[in-house]
Amino acid sequence: MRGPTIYDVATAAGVATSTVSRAFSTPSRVGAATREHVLAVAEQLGYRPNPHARALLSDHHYTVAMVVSDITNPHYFELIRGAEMRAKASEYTLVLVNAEESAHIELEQIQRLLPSVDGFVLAASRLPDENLAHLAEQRPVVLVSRELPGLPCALLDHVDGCRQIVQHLDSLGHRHLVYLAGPRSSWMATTRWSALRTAAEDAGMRADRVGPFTPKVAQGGLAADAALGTGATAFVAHNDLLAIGVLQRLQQRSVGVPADVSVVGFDDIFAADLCTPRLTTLGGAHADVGRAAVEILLKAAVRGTAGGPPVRVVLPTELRLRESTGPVR
Amino acid sequence: MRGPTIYDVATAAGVATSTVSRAFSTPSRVGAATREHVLAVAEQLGYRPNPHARALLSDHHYTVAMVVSDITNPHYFELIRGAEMRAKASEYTLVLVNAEESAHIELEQIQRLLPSVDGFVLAASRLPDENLAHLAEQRPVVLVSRELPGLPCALLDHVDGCRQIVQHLDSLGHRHLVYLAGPRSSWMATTRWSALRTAAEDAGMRADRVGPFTPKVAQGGLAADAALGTGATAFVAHNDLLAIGVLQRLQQRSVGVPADVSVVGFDDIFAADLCTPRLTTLGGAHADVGRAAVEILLKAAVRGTAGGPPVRVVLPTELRLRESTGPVR
DNA sequence: ACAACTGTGGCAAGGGGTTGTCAAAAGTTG
DNA sequence: CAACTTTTGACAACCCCTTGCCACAGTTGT
Repeated sequence: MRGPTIYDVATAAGVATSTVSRAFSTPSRVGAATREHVLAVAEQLGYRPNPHARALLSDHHYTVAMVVSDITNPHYFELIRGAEMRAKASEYTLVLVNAEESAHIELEQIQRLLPSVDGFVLAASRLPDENLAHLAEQRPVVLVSRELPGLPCALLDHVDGCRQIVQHLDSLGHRHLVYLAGPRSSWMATTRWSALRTAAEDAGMRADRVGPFTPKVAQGGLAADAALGTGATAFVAHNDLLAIGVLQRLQQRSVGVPADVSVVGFDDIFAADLCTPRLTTLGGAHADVGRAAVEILLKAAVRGTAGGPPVRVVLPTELRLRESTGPVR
Repeated sequence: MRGPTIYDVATAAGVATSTVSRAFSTPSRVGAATREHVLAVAEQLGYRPNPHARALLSDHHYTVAMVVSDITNPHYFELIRGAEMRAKASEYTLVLVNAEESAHIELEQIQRLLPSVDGFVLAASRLPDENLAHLAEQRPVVLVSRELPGLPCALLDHVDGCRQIVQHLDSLGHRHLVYLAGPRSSWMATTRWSALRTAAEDAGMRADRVGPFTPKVAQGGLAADAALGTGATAFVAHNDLLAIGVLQRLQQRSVGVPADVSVVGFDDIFAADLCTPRLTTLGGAHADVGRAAVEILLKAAVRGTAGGPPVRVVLPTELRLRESTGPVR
């Protein structure tokens, strides 16, 4: 079912198609009376400009794509929500793509969307740097939870967050922590580990690492067992999902939390406040990150690739203290 | 940055543009050798057909829109995930829209996308029947968690689910339940209430209703207080979010669950298995609902509106028994 | 050897808009 | 009232691709 075209409006209004077009896009080039008349006729006919015809000419699509590494992770919901809201606010459409933790799928989907979106928000992209750089030459790209010199990004301040975590653990008397690492291709996993290690070093605390693990509840058992093997008194899991799995395994093995070990997660997903014991976790305004990412992208899409150095939005994190951490035994 | 066009390929290959086009879309209309050659040249140039130019001609967009009434609700994530996967499998793009519980926004967004998508999946649409019917005349529509004679839909079998809930409560000795209702414009709220009432009647159980409530955790306090006022021993909340809020309020008021009252939710969101006490809730394969909805839509988009009566996919529900329900005091 | 096919590939129109160019209409000035 | 400036609107090309129609070359049949 096709709607009325600019021709229909032109005929009905008794003017040329170009006049109709200009009545919408270049009001100054059309007489006020004519313009009113055209607009009225268009309104009455229910005319809506065809976005494809427009895009064909301008290569402007009023659409942004958001690619997430794993849509299954509840943490992304907030991010997606923020992005969706920001896009809608500017009358942009948000296309959602799930990369299923695969660089291959991610790249393929991006290629497919390349000609029909104005830019990409890549959340926790698993793509190698070269691919990202190459992509950025073709369309504006904003990274989320990842950094690459030269590209704009939006993320939470995990370096400071890791410092908060270590400080918190330190104040509880912990002298030995272990990081339950995320996937090898995850930039975040690398960043968190290095930030934790640095902070631990500064505090004179020992820091070990086990993993990598796929950050899902189901992997928590494996991660917990590996972490117990290190003898650490504090477990810092790559994210809340993994942390919750760890909690479950520890309960199964009758290891008290926080009596025997303390557990910390990342993301502060909804469930972190409901599990038992409630999870101490590094939270932040994820929706704002999504919002910021789209915002940067829209600006870039309008201005073109020009402009100064790429924007880098870093939002603060805050440690949400709950019952999964306590003084060392 | 614009990619190579069919003209570039034609020139490079020394053939007419129509030949290039046919080499891709109508292989039988082109000689095998020519075709190979064209394909090779296109590949080498990195040619990708422009989807807009295509859409302009065919009104076929390889895109479906999914509109959810409230993207904040974790329950939708499964649905979105299933829909995204199914769309991707057929090389379709999924556009995500959040209606923010507003029929007005919902309609506006739909209008905006009308010319550029092949169809709509409307999840828990708040739109009045007339709007839906009118929309369905313009584009294929599949409803989720809602029914309207004449339109295809995908949903969980809540009528049977409510029966399971009542049966479960009955077997625990409950003689009086109360339904903590969802929003007035929610078809699901109406359906659940009527199914619960019928099932309760059959079991000789008294059924009350309080509400409506916005189904969020924050509303749980209000809902719990209202429900306590009825004297019922079993609370059936419109969804898990509301149920979790109820649980929190009951704990606050020192009402034992399940010692004093039993609580049941709907959806079986991830958090339902983690809260305290763990929530008995009516679960189902929500991702499969999303998958099915897109599947129906794609079939409709290909076949046109023709075909027999609209498809109606009803997936089974199952009551997940946990600790929030128990024998009546 | 000629007619009748069949398989290929080219031409050109069209899908819905935008926009540079230009002519006609309207308004201004002396 | 002529000469000139400013509005206003029409024409046509272009964005990229698809497709109906036609022409041509090569086959086959008689």
